[in-house]
Amino acid sequence: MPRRPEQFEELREKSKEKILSAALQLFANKGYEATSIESISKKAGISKGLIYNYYESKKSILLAIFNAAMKMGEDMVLSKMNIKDPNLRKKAIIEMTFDMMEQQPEYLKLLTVITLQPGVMSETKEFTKNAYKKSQEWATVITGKGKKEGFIESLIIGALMDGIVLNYIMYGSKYPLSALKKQIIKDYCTPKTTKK
Amino acid sequence: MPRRPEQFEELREKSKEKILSAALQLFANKGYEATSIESISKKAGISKGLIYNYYESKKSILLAIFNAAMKMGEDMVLSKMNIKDPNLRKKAIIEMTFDMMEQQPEYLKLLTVITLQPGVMSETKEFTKNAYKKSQEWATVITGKGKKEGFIESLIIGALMDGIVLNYIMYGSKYPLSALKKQIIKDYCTPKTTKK
Amino acid sequence: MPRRPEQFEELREKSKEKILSAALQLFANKGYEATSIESISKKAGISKGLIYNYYESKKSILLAIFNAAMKMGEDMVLSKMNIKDPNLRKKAIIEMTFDMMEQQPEYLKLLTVITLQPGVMSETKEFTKNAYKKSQEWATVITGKGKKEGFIESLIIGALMDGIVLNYIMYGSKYPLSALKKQIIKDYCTPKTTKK
Amino acid sequence: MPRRPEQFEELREKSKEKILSAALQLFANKGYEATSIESISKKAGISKGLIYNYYESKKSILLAIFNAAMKMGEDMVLSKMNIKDPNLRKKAIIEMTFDMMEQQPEYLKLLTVITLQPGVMSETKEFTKNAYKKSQEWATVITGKGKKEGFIESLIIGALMDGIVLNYIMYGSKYPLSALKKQIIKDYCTPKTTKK
DNA sequence: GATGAATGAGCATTCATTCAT
DNA sequence: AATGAATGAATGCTCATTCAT
Repeated sequence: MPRRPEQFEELREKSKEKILSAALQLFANKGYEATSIESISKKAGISKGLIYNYYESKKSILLAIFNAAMKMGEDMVLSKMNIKDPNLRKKAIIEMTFDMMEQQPEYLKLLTVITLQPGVMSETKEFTKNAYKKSQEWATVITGKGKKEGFIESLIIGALMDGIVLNYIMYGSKYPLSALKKQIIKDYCTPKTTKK
Repeated sequence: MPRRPEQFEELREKSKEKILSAALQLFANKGYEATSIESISKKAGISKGLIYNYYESKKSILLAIFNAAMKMGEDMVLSKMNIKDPNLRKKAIIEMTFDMMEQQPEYLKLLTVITLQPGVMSETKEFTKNAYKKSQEWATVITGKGKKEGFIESLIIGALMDGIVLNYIMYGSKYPLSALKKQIIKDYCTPKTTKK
Repeated sequence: MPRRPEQFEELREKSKEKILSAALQLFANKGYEATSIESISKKAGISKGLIYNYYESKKSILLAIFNAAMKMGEDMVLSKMNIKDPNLRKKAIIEMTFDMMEQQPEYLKLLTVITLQPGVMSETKEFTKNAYKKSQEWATVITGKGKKEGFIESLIIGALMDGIVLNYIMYGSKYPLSALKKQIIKDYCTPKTTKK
Repeated sequence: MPRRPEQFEELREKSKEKILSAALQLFANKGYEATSIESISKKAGISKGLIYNYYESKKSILLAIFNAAMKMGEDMVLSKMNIKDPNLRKKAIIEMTFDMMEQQPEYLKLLTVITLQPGVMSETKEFTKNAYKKSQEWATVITGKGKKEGFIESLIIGALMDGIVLNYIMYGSKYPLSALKKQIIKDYCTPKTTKK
């Protein structure tokens, strides 16, 4: 008795999911170049050949993960965009970053590593360009000040978040995330006489 | 008639320099794994085999560069340590980081990329541990406050600098370094009612 | 639809066999170091990479052949051990060696060459030690005389066989194996007033 | 003040001697392929380049050693040829082989290994042919019997000596050379009813 | 869809040999 | 005569990708 089309589709999705999950772990922990298709297939519990039924190359697996991570990040940011008060909005976005560090360290690690590896993915460049444009657009939105000043502040907050991710990746659980979160929110999201 | 020892030494130094310089460019721009010995030799204008007269492996080239970069960074920090006033000291260190970004972007790129590559260098782990210890030691020194509070502040400044390096690497010359420097120094190194 | 396990097993065995056979020829005729993986693959009619699906290194190919040869030799000796009469037993073992020379010259050649190659195989040392011990144990068994005297005689017979193998390897088919066999059996396996 | 021609010649000979001596040690202990020109030059205490002033290639060094060893062996055999009594002559040659094992194990090791390595030296083939012819010529000379019978006996003695060398190489100092020598001389060089 | 045997280009590394001085 | 820097062909090995079944 043949399966219905939806069942096939379901199987496909399940296999693809297993592949991506295995690849994410390995890419993040061993690096992209050091991860072999063989090792992905073993971790995913499927055969080497099957991977190529779903993804046409090793790079396209990376791309799939990268895009998923990108989308997740973007969604999270967008979901906070309806917050009216600028300080609350900044706070929400900062907290979101900290949440991601605790819940999806692998994604963040991979995003960071990949973004920095020029040779690995030419697609990164495209993304980087877009990100820069978007950060300019978001600037006033996020900080709610004059364009110039808000832009600089948004870059600072962005850099700070990136730097914390980077340090967290390096130092691991010893890095005092909550103390930092508290201090940063105090520094950057307190209405009164903002910093200085 | 053999060359005199000084002549040999000269030749050696010249070749080693060419190798390191070529390797630095390539590692920083293409990544360590994606850089072949062949490409290093071509960029250096020498033969593949000669590289192995001076460095016993690809990894040892990386290590040589890494150590040079480390030393440079450490020296720069140490040279600012005799500054008495905490705010001036913070300012000096922040400015130093910005100077490095402008003068030695490749070194910074390489340090950042390498530090994040899990498989590439086990030596990084050792360094990372030391760095964490040192940052703790520096904490009070740099900020000159109570240990706990000073420590958190030093981590924030450190993360901010790292994040700016990272963003500069990604965005390149479009990234408004001087505006950021000005703002950050204003935020973190102003004596009066420091932040808030 | 995947192949059935037996089919895979069959393919594997066939390829492994081809590899070992090609390697045996080449190792024996050109020497281990002078034989490249490339040449093995060409002789076996397969690709270079496939060799590494079955043997993790060039050395492990050698080891596989070496062990097979060792086992074969040991089995042949053991199969003669149930012969009660010492002279008949000696005769059987001598004849066996001559049989091997005619039937498996490559194996003997390889064993001889390998055993003598200092750097090639540290495993040989282990084997050599064992061989020496065993030869001591076999001594009385084979010759059936007092330990000391029997030991020396067994060493002489052993050396003689080794030497004949060696000369046969060098001189090839011109070497008068059968005449030698006849004479040696007469010299060493005749009951009456054994030699002298 | 320039050196006189003889002094130059002396220096040349000294250097050549150092090279051959170093190469002999290394070839015998590490094998020909595993020995690098670099290591020979280091052991000889001269520069890599200088070796090529005296020998045009690595193989020609091997050849020089091989020929020296051959000549030495031949001289030793010839020096015994004036012994009239066949049994004493055999005894002298057998004793000579044992002497060489004790005094020049490296030469014997090298000769044995090289002779067996088809790929290493095509010159070996030429030598092997000659050796076979000579052994036929020597046959009657050495054993002093009817051509056929004497020939077989000389082959047996030759093989026995080769085999003992081979076993001595493998087992080292544990191998009971003197006991074997005594027994073999008794077996093969006793006048009365020679063997049997 | 699923398997893993098979391929071959690519890479780090070694080393005999050359050559400017 | 002497040195060792420089060369580049050769080699063992890896791994993404293909394909017969």
